[in-house]
Amino acid sequence: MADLTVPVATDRAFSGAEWAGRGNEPIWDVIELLFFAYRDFIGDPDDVLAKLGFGRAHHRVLHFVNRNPGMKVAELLDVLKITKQSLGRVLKQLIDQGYVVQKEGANDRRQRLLYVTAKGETLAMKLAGLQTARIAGALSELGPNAHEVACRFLTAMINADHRDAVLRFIARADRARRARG
Amino acid sequence: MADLTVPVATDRAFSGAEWAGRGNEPIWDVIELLFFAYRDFIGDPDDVLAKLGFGRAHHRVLHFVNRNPGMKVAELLDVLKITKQSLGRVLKQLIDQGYVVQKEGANDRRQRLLYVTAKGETLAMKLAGLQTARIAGALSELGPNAHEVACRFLTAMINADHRDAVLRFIARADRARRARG
DNA sequence: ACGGTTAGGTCAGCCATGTTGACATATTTA
DNA sequence: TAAATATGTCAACATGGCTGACCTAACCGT
Repeated sequence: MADLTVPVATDRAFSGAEWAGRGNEPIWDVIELLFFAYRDFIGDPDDVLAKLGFGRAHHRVLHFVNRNPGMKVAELLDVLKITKQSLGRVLKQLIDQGYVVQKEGANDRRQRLLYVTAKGETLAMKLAGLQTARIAGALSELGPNAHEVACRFLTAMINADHRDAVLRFIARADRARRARG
Repeated sequence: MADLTVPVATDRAFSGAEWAGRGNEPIWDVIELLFFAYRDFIGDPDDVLAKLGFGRAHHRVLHFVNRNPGMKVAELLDVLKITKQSLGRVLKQLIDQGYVVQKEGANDRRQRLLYVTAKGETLAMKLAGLQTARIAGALSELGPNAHEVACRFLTAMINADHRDAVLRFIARADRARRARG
């Protein structure tokens, strides 16, 4: 196991005395706050999705297709890290109900490139709006550089061996979105 | 633990509720970084648990019982926000395999107060150690007050109407742990 | 002492979403 | 033309949520 004896001595605002002189005590506050925060974070979309007969799996697919129009099925599988059987189930429902469409690849006609429809984009943006409202509310309670610090913290929480790939993926979607307008 | 309650700014730029309809772009980076970071965060424990035939549900139960020895079943249900049938399934396995024990309440003999065994504490601390290693590694890449900012951000991401209850819950577990030593 | 409430347990079944393994089809590529 | 690739699909299974119904034991107020 990695060395847990991490010097965090300069921060006492949240950790306080339970750290002092111990060295091996888990960082309980972040562990538990992440649990509660993430649960609420996905709770808002869950409520909307439930009314449509969808679940979180549908949300994830819709989100990434909306963010990366023309995405290949293989790319989506790689991002979600689920099997194609699991993806197939929810993707089929999204397609059948008109939230996502597939187009044959221009270069490679085996590919089924994924796009959201107008209906799909509306839902994806509604869900992203709920999550953004929560994030914006949280950031506005903190200092002006809270957004940057939050991003750096979350980035550093990602496995080092695919951190860069994640950042490139996010940046690529941002560039594509700006280019589309 | 120090007071985690963050004073709510009354004059912030825009509240969550005001966000929608401004034509603003969603905060894609935080949305997606949260997804990837949380997945990796729970991935480490998952691997350990899988070898024992346990899943995330067992982890959550073990975690909170370890953090709050003598917890009532009803309290655990309230924290996890699952049904007693769902809890019963995993709790029974943890008890049968000697990770958790139940003791009759001293005042109210209907209560089955929950405690981890030595075996249970060992596992709980191992899992918390994995998550702490990740968190400590992330915080060490950032500035000296990153821990405080991360906690404030995560706290602000929790639903306002139970934020204080969560903070009190965390603080109570910390105090009890310090008292035990 | 009794009757209602509370703490907790349990059975039965359903749903969502993950898994493996095997196989099919179309298309590209060497 | 043969192999590799992109995708889809069938079947079976596991986990961990859920509802509804029903049970015991213990507490508590009258």
